[in-house]
Amino acid sequence: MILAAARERFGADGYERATIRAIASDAAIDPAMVMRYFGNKEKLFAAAADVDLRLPALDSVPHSQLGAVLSAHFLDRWEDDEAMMILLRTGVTNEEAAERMRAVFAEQLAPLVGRVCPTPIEAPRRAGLAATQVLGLALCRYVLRLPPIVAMTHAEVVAWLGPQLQRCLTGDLGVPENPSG
Amino acid sequence: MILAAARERFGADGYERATIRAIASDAAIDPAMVMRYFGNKEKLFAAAADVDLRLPALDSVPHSQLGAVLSAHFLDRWEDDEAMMILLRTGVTNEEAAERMRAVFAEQLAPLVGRVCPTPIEAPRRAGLAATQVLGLALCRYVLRLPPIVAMTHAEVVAWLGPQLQRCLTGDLGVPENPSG
DNA sequence: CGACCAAGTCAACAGGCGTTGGCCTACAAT
DNA sequence: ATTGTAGGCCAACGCCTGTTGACTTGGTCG
Repeated sequence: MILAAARERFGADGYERATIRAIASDAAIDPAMVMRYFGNKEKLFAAAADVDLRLPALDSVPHSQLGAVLSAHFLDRWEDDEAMMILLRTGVTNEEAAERMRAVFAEQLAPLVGRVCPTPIEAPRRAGLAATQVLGLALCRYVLRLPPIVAMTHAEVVAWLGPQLQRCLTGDLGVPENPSG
Repeated sequence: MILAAARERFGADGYERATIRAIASDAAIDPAMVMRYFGNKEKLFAAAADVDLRLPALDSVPHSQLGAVLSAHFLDRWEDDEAMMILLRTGVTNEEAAERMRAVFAEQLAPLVGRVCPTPIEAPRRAGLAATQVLGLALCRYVLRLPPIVAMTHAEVVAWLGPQLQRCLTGDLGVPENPSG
C-alpha cells in the first residue's frame, strides 16, 4: 500500500526529506506509479496526513473526569496512528501542514471543548491550552525524545496529563476577570 | 553578518529548506564565502543554533515564585532570540538539532531544577515536564500559530504559564508513591 | 616596482529531486 | 491471430542543491 509507506516516511522524515522515490521504493513500486495515483507530492501528503482524532463523546462523562478521559484517549491515539506524528513533524516546517493542523484543532477539538466548557466564550482558549499540553508532551516524548519524558511509563504519562488537561478545561485561566484580553 | 542571516533563515524555514544560497544572498555575499568561513552547512547550522537559555539564578527566589519567574523569563527569551525558534523548527526533522536540544535541556534546565527541587531524584522528570509546558506553548503560539493561543497577550500567557510551571517544579507528580516508574 | 597574501567572485561540478512521456507486457474481446 | 487497453517500468528532463577550484582584486611588505 502506497499510503502506508507514505505515512511512514512522512512521519519519520518530515515533508522535505521524505522523497517520492523512497516512498515508492518502500512500497516496491515505481515512482511514476505514485504520480499516477496521487498526482503530485503535495496531494500524496494531503492523503497521508488525513488525521482523525476520533474524540469520544464527552456528554456522559462527569466534568471531573474530562481530563482523565482525554488524557488516556490522546496517548492511545498518539501511539497507534502515524498520521498524528506526520502533522507534528511536518507542521513545523510546512505551512500547508500547519494549516491542516489548525483545521484539525478547530474542527475536532474546539467544538468538543465548546460543549463541555462552563463558559462558552472561554472555550477556544481552553481548547488551545489543552492543545499545548498534548502537543508539548508528544513533542518531548515522541519527537525530541527527552530522556526523562521517554522514561515515563504510559500510565505515568496518563496520570500526569489528566489533571493538566482538567485544569485547561475547567480550571482557573489565570486572569478570569478579563478573559478576552 | 552571515550568522544573523543564517539564524533568520534556519528559524523561518527549518534546516532543509534554508539554503546556503539564500543565506548568502540575504547577507549580500557569495555562497562560496559561507563555505570558506563555516566549512559546510552542518557547521554553519551548529554555529547558528548555539542556544543559551540565560536562565537566572533561582537560589534567592522564593519557592512559591519559581513558576512565575521562569514563565516571564522564557517568554521574553522566546520573543527576542531567533535561536530558540531554530531549534524548535529544526529539532523536529533533524536528528543533530534534536540532540542539541536534549543537550540544552540536560546542561541548562535540568541542573537548575535540580538545585531548587525538593526531592532531587525527581528533578529530571520535573525539568522534563517543565520543558513540555514551555515547548508546547511555543509550538502552538509561534510555530503552528493556533489562533486562540496567538490571541493571548504576553501578560496572559505569562499568567497562565506561571502556575503550570510551578506545578511541574513543586507540585504533585501524579504517582508520588512510585516516582521512578 | 614587484611579490605576496588574504578576500571575494564566478562558473562549474556531481548528485538528488519531482515530474514526464514513451515503451513494453499481459490480458480480454473480436 | 489480431487488436485494444490498462498497468507498470525505464530513461530522461529540468531544476535546485551543497560544494569546489580557478581566477581577479586590493592592500602591504621587501
